[in-house]
Amino acid sequence: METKNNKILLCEDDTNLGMVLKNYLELSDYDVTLERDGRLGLAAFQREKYDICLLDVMMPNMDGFTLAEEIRDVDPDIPLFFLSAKTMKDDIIQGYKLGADDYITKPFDSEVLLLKIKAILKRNEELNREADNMQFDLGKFHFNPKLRELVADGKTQTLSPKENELLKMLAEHKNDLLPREKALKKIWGSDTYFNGRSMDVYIAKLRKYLREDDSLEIVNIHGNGFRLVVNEPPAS
Amino acid sequence: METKNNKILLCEDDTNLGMVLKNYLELSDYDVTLERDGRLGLAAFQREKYDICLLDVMMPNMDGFTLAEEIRDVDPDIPLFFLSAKTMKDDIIQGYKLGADDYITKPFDSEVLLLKIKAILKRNEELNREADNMQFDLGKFHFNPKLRELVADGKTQTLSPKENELLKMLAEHKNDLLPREKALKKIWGSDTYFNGRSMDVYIAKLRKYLREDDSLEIVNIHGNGFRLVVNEPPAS
DNA sequence: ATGATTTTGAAAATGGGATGACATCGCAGC
DNA sequence: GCTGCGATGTCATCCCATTTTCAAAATCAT
Repeated sequence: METKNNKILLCEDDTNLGMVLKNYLELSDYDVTLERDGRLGLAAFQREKYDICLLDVMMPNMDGFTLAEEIRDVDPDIPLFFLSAKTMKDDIIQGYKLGADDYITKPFDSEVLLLKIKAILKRNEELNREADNMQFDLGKFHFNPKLRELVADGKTQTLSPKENELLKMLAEHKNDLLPREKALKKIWGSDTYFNGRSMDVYIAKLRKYLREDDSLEIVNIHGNGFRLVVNEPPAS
Repeated sequence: METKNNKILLCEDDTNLGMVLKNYLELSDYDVTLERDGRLGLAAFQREKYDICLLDVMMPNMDGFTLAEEIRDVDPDIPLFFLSAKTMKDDIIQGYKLGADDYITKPFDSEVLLLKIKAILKRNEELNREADNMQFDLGKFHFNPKLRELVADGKTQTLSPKENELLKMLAEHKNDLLPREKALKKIWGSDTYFNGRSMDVYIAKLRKYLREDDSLEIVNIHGNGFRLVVNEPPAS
């Protein structure tokens, strides 16, 4: 299996600095997408998956902090890295620094930036490796998201990507509420009418698969979301 | 259907500044409602839920401080943010500042305003997260507001949103008075005749659910409100 | 192209809240 | 104690929003 290059989303309104950085990072074998403001950055993020985001704090249309929140909303785990001008009030920065994986003030040394990025990606890779092999026992089913397989008795049901993502989120929230909006943002990228419709269709499909085991149930919580209920039958 | 962004209520009588601010904040992806005086601001607040209120101090019909009090009456926890003219004596501001989460004097830098808003919202979000998983034991019932579930013995009663909110408020005031007006303002947005009627209907519904346990009782305190009484039966 | 997957559209089913009708209750003033 | 009136209690019903389901149509992956 070939190594897929790490993909970086870089949002920076200074075209000059942006290009320099992009080129520099590409020399180190990253795939860099450069966007020149917050809105475009968010659009890019929704279009594709990235391994890390480098966000300038001060940008037109949407500042880096806001963009960071939007991104976290879609993917709570993706590493975020802020580039900020020195002028910014430190205390305000301080608050946001917490939500960031790292943070660097301009002007900065590209060398240092690169090292920090490497460090973050490395740390994150390990976490991803764990999450990667996450599996679930749901009633008599065994669910392996990586293989998109749902196994019961002898039979294996292969899930479509969307079915798989949705069931994974439900399983991660087992017995707890999975808010509609959260799933929509994460899986469909945004919470729109038609995406909601689509999601309902997938809920129906998953229900059909799970129907085989009475102890499993996807319950709707009106106006809020869904809940995968697993009734462990007490050994009587 | 729109994505659920943070909603801001902006009350500012200077139409010009108001629109500029509204547009600016909308660029950062907030849903902004602009009202041009205190009265309209209060009406808007009762109509919808907001995450933060930005109030001009000097406004026709109802000034920002008075409006702030009315708003606090409905929701004691919502962050309030005052916009005040530079001319105002700092000590006066100081006095009122107590009730405010932050304030800023005109003219101001939109960038700074935005960051302050974000800081407040962020802080508040953390508080909300705690409250999120609050649960209650009421007699033989277990009440989980997040799932809108009321469980007793094996049976689960799913509550409607209104039932849920009301029971939550009662539970928060367990054995203590829940003033009618407070519940009406918080849950229905305002204390009107019909909302009062509606609330009584919901009290009736809750009583029906709770009837199952004799140690529980929702008592009316004539002219004042309700009280959820929990008689812990002494281990005899 | 072909079959699988996903989106779109619309109608049916369900959940949920407001409201009107009517019964009761609580309390103040007689 | 009795009376009257405003405050509560309960039902049934109407109306709207959300969810579910079904059936294309559109898109995607070979």
